[in-house]
Amino acid sequence: MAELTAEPTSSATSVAAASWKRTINSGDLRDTHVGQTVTVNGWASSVRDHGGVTFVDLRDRTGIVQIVSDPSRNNYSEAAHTEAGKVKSEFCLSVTGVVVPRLVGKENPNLPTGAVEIEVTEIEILNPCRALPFQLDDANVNEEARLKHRYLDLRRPVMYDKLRLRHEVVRAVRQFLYAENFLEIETPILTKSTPEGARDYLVPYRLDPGKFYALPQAPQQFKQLLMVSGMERYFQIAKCFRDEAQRADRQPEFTQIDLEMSFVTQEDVLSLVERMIIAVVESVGTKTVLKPFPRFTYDEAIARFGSDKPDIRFGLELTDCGDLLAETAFAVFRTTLDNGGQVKAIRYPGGAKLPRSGMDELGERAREFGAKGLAYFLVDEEKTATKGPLAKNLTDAEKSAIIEKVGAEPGDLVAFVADSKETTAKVLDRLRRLIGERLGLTSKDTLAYCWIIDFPVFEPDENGGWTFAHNPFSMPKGNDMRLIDTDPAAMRAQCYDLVCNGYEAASGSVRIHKPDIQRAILQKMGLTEEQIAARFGHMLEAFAFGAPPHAGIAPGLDRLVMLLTDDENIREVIAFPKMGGGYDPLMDAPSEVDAKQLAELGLVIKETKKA
RNA sequence: GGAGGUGUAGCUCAGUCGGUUAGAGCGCCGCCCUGUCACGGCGGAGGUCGCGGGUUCGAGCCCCGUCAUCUCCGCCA
Repeated sequence: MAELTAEPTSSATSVAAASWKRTINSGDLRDTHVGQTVTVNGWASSVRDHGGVTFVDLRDRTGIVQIVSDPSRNNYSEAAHTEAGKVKSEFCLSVTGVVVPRLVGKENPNLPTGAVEIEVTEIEILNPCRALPFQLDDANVNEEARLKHRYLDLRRPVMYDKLRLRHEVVRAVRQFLYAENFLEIETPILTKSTPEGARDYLVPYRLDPGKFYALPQAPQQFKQLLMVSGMERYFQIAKCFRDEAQRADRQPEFTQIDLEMSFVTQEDVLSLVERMIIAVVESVGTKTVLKPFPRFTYDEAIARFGSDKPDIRFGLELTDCGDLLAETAFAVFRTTLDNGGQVKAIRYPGGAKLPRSGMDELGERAREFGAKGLAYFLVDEEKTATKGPLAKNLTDAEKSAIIEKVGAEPGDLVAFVADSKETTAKVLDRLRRLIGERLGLTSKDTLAYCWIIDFPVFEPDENGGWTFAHNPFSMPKGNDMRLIDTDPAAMRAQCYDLVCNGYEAASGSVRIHKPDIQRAILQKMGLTEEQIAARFGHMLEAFAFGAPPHAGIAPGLDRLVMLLTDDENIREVIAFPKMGGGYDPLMDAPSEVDAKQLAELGLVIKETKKA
């Protein structure tokens, strides 16, 4: 930490006098201000000292204006010139001077303020700045360094713009929901652990050692209780906490636009959120949002795209070839179909021109994604397939029927995956996205939203029982409760996800508001009466007091902003994000605590970690 | 938990087949410079090659281990 160079010092000793206060924002200066004496506050973005003439680019959050000290000019001040000579990068300054037009031919068309400059008459170094750990104008800096000095990283205009855009999104959300008569209500951060779903962050309880609060994975239960309370329309910009492995689009703490409504149907929620998203995206104005949002059932999404979060900016849908191959003699397909698996195909437009290595890479990727292999053939000019590993294994009739059904054109590559329904979907989803990206079909200027509805209520768990496929509080559709004992896998829930460009953008459902249904669902998932009572007793009891029908949803704020800023990493749109293991290099958190604190909590650390 | 990538100056990186004193650009420090806007010129400082061990006459480079970080898989109601 010790700096070898001396700390720069400021000549300013008095901050009591307010002569340094700004009279105008740097970025607002135009030729209409010429002749005015102004004071600007900000940071030295760049200093250019010619020995005689000195320039300082002064930056505040509104922009940059050029400060000049030139001995040949009328407003020249010897004292200000001396002070300006001390200024270095990122010094915090107050500059007073006269706005003048720039010399003819010296205007800077790259700056909005480039027609003018400030001839400095007074300059006060509000605070000097030591040598920077990285250069703020370097767009490619080690992320750990950026996060360790995040306050400097955030000085970069590009980062200010991101946080500003995030702010505009939040403002637009609030404006929209206020107009729709939602109440903004806060819910607790210290709450109860309910061990379903993700791992909880726990907070030890001092007054009764051995007990813990949990940080909420979402305000789910509270918002439902608020419906029981008659709030009718609730929302919150809510922090959520999940102790799970991170990803580029996942942080241990993240923000949801959490909302819930009473006396509404699924349709009401979908329509409201669709209007909200469109209003927000269009108010920010950086992207084109396609509307209306198409809707796919879960089954349809899996069948057509292999995914319940399809990127629908492009087609290249999957084609089930099972019926066309009913009589096939090709052993791989034959066996798969006989065992109840699927054979599905995807076309790769122009893929026949790929070099051999490009085709091999497809196969490698398919294996990475879980396929045993990747079969393909190439479509030639006569719309027949004579090339590719699969060409010889299928009859001409089979090939032409497939080419027809897939919609393949001459020059296409048609790739096949033969496997279980799940693996086929998963692999072809990945291949589809890979092909879409390779072909440049994923324009970032377009936000292609879609709704995925009718999720299964249950899916098989690892132990041969059932777990919830989506959310344990989701109301089954129509009469589907009748199937709970006979065919639970066939039950569908009034669940919905909003998907955008292949990202899950929101998730919600019509909730169960009747205690007996909720109890039956939880029992089916293998919870005992005791477990139900301990974990959900308060919910079931609340529902017994005249709970209204209600439904809700929670769009993820971070991902929405990330899509609007073209970032592929959620950390870019969070002021103070965490690194991989949940570590915060700026605060150096998490950290060890005093033995006294541990003792108060009744905690003993069993093993010391690696040195 | 698993796989892959990365780790060399403050930052971004190069470093050949294992060879003598580990380089560049930017930044930093000093001097010079009267119209620049990524100013320019000259000079200088700055290195535990992530860490530990091994192979070798010799390791930034090869081997083993380990740590950190990024991405992906698992995981994420």
